[in-house]
Parts: sequence; C-alpha cells; structure tokens
Amino acid sequence: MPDGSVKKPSRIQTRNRRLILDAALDVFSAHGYRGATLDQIAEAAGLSKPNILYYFAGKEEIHVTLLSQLMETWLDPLVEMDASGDPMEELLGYVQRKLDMARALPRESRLFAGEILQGAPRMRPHLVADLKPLFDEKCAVIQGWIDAGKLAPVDPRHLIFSIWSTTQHYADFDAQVQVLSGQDPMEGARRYLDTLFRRVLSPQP
Amino acid sequence: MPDGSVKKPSRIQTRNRRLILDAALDVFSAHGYRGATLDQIAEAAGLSKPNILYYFAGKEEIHVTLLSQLMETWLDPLVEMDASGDPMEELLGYVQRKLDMARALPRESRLFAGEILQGAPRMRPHLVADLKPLFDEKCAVIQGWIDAGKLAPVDPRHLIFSIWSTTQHYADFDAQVQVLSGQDPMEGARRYLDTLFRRVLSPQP
DNA sequence: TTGCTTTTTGACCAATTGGTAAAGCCACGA
DNA sequence: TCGTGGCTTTACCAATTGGTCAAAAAGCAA
Repeated sequence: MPDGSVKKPSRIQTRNRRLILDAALDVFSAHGYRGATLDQIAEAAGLSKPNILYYFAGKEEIHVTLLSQLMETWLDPLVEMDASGDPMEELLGYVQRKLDMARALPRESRLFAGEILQGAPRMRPHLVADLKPLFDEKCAVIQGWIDAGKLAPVDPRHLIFSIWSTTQHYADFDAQVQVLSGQDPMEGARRYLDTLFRRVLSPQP
Repeated sequence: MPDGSVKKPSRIQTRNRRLILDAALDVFSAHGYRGATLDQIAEAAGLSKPNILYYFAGKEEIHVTLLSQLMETWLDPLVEMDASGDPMEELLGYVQRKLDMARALPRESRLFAGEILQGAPRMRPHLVADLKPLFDEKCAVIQGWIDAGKLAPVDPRHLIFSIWSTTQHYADFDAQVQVLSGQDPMEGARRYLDTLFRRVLSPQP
C-alpha cells in the first residue's frame, strides 16, 4: 500500500516513483497526454505496466503529479523577481532565468505547453489558485516601477506574456527553430532577448 | 472513387470534404492528433465514420491535408512583407497581420502549434521546403534594412521568432491568457505589441 | 530459517479505435 | 422507367490500451 497516508516511502518506492515520473515526462512531453501509453512509460521506466499501476492509481494520476510538481519549478523564476531590486535588472534577470529554464528543462516546458494548448483540462485549478495571484502581484510590482518612472510605460500583463512566449518558444517550437536556424540558437537568443526587453523598458529621458 | 486523378469533384464531394476538414480542424486542434478520434470527427461533421473514410484514405491523410492547406495561410502575412516598402511600417504591419490571424484563426494556430510541439512528425518536409526559403529571404530583407540604417540592429532570425511567439501566444495559450487577464485581451495586445516592436526597431539617432 | 510485508509479474479483460467489406440507396441521364 | 455509378450505411474486425487480479518473488526483521 504505497499510498498508506502516514507511512514514509521505502527506498524502493522513492526510486521507482522517480523512475516512473521521469519516464512519463519523456513520453507525455513527446506525445501529449492522449498520445502517451502506459506501455511506453513502462518500457521507458524499465518496469512492467502492472508495476507502474502499483505506484500510481492510473495514467491520469501520473500526469497530474507531473503537472503539480512542475508548477513549483515554473513559478520559481517569477517568485524571485524582487520588488526592492533594480527594476531593469530584475526584469532582464527574469528573462534570462526563463530562457535558461527553457534550455535546461525543455521536456517540462513542452508538457506545460501541451496542457495549456488543449485548454488546461487538468491544470486550470492550479492556474487559478497558484499562478493568478502571483501574476497579479508581480503585475502590481511592475506597475509600481513604471509609476515611479523607472521603466517605460507598458501594460505589465502583456509584458509578462511576451516574456513567457519569447523564452518558451525556444523549447516548445524547437523543431521549427532547428529547421530554421541550424546551429545552436541559444546564445543568439540570449543576446536578442536582452536587447529586446532592454529597449522596450528603458525609460525615455 | 473520389480520388480518381482527373475527374473534377462533384458538388457533394466538395461539400463533404469541406465538412470533414472543418470538423477535423475542430477536433484535432482541441485534442491533438492522437487525442482525436474518427468518431469525434464523424459526429462533428454529421457523417458516419465509414463515410469519412470514403473521402479520405485515413486519419493521417485528413491531418496532413489540414496541415498542407494551413501552410499557405500561415506563410501569407510574411509573404506580404515588401522589401520596397517602409521598413518600420512593413514590420509593424506584419506583426498586426500575425496577431489578427491568431485572433481570427485560433484553431489553425493551435493545430500548427501542436504539430511543432511534438517534433513536427508530419510537417517537417513542409517546413524545410516552404518555410525555410521564405524565412531566409525575409531575414535577408530585414538585414538589408538594418544595414541601410533604417532599423536598429537586431538578429533578424530572432526578431521573426519573437514576432511569431508573441502573436501566436494569444491563440495557443488562450486558456492561460483567459485565466490571467479576464476580459478581452486582444486590443491591449495590439497596442502592446505595436509599442514593443516599435521601440525595439527604432534606429537610435 | 521462519514468517510477514512489500514488490513484481503473467494472464487476462472490456472498451475503444482505425479501418474494411459488402450490400443498399439515390440521383440522374438515356 | 430503368440502369448505372457515385454515395451511404450496417455489420464487423483486429489491434491497442487502460486497467485488474491472484499468485509468485523478493525483502526483511526475528
């Protein structure tokens, strides 16, 4: 009974749950929720299908578990944006952290993108409960910076949208980026996005 | 034999093929390739499943047909960008056309996004054959504008990437945008993106 | 070793799904 | 009105897939 409420997980349990979740991340991010099969996940994890179902109640629970864990990681760079820091530095730093994340965790980025793309059927509660408050808070912070004349006036909400979309693009649309820009585009992306947001946010004298 | 090489399609054929493709666009864009079923498509089209398969050889052919048709529409706004026009106007016009497209054709945008997200298994040939040459050509045009001092220096490839990602974001991540920005965000997006790219591209005196 | 719990597996199942075959229907020109 | 060929449906199939179950195996404390 691996879900036995109080008992702490054995070493085998933590190892196998981790194996399964990592395999599932591979498969889900590559084929989407419906496109992934338990057999694929089982094979990728090196376990049998019934054994997978010994650790997770079903396919959906695996997916939901991944999404929940992902939420933390995903919000982290935004959480770090500090209202008391230098506005331009904070925002450009956020852009870089987001871009680093897309480079380091493309599977997670694609898993998230796939979920949203299909209307966030399993994630909307998380969005409303976790993302929305943080989003509103940080929008207020940015608006404060703008009102103080530290940044050029822009709509903070759309600013954040554009940071998300431009950075995650390199993970989510990698297949396209690869076709179009041959060699490693990440260093170029780093420079371009820094320029982009620096020019947008620089207050006009 | 609806595919009979030479015969021109009957009125029933054009009507039903259109019905099927429209239904398939609904279903594929909402659930992804693997997540869509022929039964769903059949029901949405108001036809029986075997009847669907009378007009298309199989599920994959429907998907491929949609993607091929989409490619034209998708490239169109970029094709319209004219090397002999005013650089700033041409680029900002392109941004607006792209955004209008995301608003008017969200299903198409999501279909495309889903395909790329999963590694473009059925579309890579199209990308290489159709998108890549156009992309390279327009990058050269933009580079020419920059060299002529008409635009601030940026990497044209990443500039185009950022135009694509910021505009399509409003279609592809609609579920998230809805949660975060309540009312209709499109007018705000229009203004924001105009400001964004205008500031980035304005040559410094 | 013994005895108990945790983990793993092979066999199986019902539902779904893409696809087929053949018979029936229907429009329309001769 | 009667064929004829294009269109539609009913009945069906084999493969896949998420999931179950009971028994076997492996840990592990005494």
